[in-house]
Amino acid sequence: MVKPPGQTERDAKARILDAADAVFVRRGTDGARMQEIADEAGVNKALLHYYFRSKADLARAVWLRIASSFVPGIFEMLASDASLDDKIDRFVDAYLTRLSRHHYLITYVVSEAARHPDLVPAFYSSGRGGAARHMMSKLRRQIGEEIEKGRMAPVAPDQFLITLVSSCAFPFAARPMITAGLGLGAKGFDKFIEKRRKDLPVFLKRALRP
Amino acid sequence: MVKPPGQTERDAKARILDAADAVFVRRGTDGARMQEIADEAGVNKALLHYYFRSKADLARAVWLRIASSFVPGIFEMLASDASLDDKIDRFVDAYLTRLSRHHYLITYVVSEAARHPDLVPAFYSSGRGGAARHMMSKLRRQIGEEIEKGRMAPVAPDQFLITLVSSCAFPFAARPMITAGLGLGAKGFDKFIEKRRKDLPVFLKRALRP
DNA sequence: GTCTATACTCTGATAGAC
DNA sequence: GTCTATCAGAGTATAGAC
Repeated sequence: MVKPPGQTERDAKARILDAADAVFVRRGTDGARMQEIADEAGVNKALLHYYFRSKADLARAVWLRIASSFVPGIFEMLASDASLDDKIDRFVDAYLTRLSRHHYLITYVVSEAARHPDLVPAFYSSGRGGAARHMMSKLRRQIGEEIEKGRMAPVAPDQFLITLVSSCAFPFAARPMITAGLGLGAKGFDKFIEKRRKDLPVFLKRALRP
Repeated sequence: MVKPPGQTERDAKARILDAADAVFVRRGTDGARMQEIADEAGVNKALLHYYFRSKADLARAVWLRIASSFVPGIFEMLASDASLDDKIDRFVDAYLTRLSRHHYLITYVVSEAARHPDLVPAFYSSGRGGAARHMMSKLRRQIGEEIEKGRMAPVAPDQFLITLVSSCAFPFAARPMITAGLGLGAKGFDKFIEKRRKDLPVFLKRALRP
């Protein structure tokens, strides 16, 4: 931090964090093994403890890194001055794209949050603090105004937001269940998501028609 | 199995299964400890291995029990001759009621399915085999007919089903995230769900208007 | 069937050389 | 900063008495 970091130091620490990210997300915190992380980072187990004191600390670092790569962009978009229709389009597109690339991400976040509720506040304040509150109040106001002007059916803003998030996130969380349940093949799920990318915004906007 | 089981045998085995259910669902399979299950069942650790050979076997038994208590009823309802509107009402009501009582259930099912995809087929065939296929084909046909008769907007049946399930299930899977994100208090989440029970069917049917 | 005692493995964490 | 070697504890599973 103080002096220009030597090549190898940054590299090793960064590689460890990348490896830890992959392994924790894939196996869950409890299922993850320090040895597997070390192997995947190409370093020795002891080095993990050198940079991050304990497994719990490493897990926390990974959690925060994921949060800060996830929350700020989406919050900012939802708090912007874009129209509600635009926000729906962008949210669905961004979320589906993002989660398509990281299959296990949602499962990890959800189960980690359930098992370690104390980590949750840090998730939201990974950007600047209070971003969640700011976004929510802005979004609530926007939806309230749309309803008042008769441009939108009277739906509770919070309920709508959760329906929006749920419709995007859950298919990935339940991916194996859905693949089997709908009888989808190997590429079937990806096709399903690509169709969803087109259909879901239409469906949601239809429900909002006054 | 062969002779009438002695009181204690059934009791102990049943208690173990109940305890295992609670602990596995609460901690996840990896986080669960045989000792905790034994304690919660009021028996010794060794007895778990007497009835169920290994931790993996016990986990499998719990998984199947949950599946068979979850799948058949809902599949039967969705495959019934009830109207689509009725099915929406019943599904939302049943799902929200069910998951309200077992907070961790969805998180457990989702993360277990992700980490052990080999368990998924057994989940669906926990009733009679092929129930999933039968339900899906019936539901697809029903929705297809409604659309054809112009009584419903043209939505892909599979997409709609997943939206329906997602909207009900995800709020529980993400409960801690939602509670914090929306700034809900202790009882806030329950109120949120009760409102959802009324609002969600309205919202979904609105989206289906032709 | 149920318990106590114990074997054995796995894993997180530390000590210490280089 | 990075490695090898090792410890201590936790955890699953088994042996064997009752």
